[in-house]
Amino acid sequence: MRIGELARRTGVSERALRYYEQQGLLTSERRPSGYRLYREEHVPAVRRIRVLLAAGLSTAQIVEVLPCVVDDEGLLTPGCPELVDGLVRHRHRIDEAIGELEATRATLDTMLAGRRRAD
Amino acid sequence: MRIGELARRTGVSERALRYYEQQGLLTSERRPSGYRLYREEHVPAVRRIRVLLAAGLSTAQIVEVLPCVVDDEGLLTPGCPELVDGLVRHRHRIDEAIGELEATRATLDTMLAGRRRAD
DNA sequence: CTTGACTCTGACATCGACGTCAAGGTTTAG
DNA sequence: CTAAACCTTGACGTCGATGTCAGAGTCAAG
Repeated sequence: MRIGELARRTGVSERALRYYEQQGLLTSERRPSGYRLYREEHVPAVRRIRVLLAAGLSTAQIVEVLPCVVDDEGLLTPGCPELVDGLVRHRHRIDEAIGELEATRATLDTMLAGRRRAD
Repeated sequence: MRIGELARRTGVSERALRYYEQQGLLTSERRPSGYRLYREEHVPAVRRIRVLLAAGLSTAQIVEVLPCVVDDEGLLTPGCPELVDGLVRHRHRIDEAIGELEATRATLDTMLAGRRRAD
């Protein structure tokens, strides 16, 4: 599919999709004309990016964490051509990102303490 | 105390303190000269603002939250029910992101399991 | 071929949370 | 009194994630 369809299907603007690509968050093949071409798997890929952005991670943080965000298949993404050591380092970055978010969540929980009835 | 001392004691720049006041997050009395005057209670007040900013809230959100926040030895307790909704939604977005990253980490662990024991 | 929908790459605009600097008034120490 | 240190209000700069617009190329249908 081309960028317009991906934009419609993800609810993300074309501008944002090009920006993600420019920041290294998203890949695309190109027609000879230069038109970007996407596959089905790019739809959930965009969703993942949006979730992380919505949680307050910057594109710079996401670009470190994302190369190893893979689908249920357990297959390596082209972003992870390397060895176990690289994967372990990526895992560490993911741990850090989770830690930051958990700290943020803890702050919110403190505010909500005694006020929230159910989760 | 004047703005310089408050800045030193909170670790927040004078510029930021004036900005907080401009946004309605912080109050100050004024000398005839126009100099801002702060009291002891402004130190934890600034700390509260910083905590909320660090949790990903905007000044616009904070200005709504602050009147409902009761300072209790660093504990933040919302007293206005409609706020809880917004905070819960914010918490939910963070939960989603943590979920994404945990799924990623689990997948990563699966990949690593075949090659080397995950730490 | 022409039209209209779609896409491309710049490049400037916006918004939030400040940084930084300018030009000037105030306070305090000597 | 004077100088240093402190304060004031603008106003412009920055950075990240977009919006928006311009000028131009591409593609499918009639």
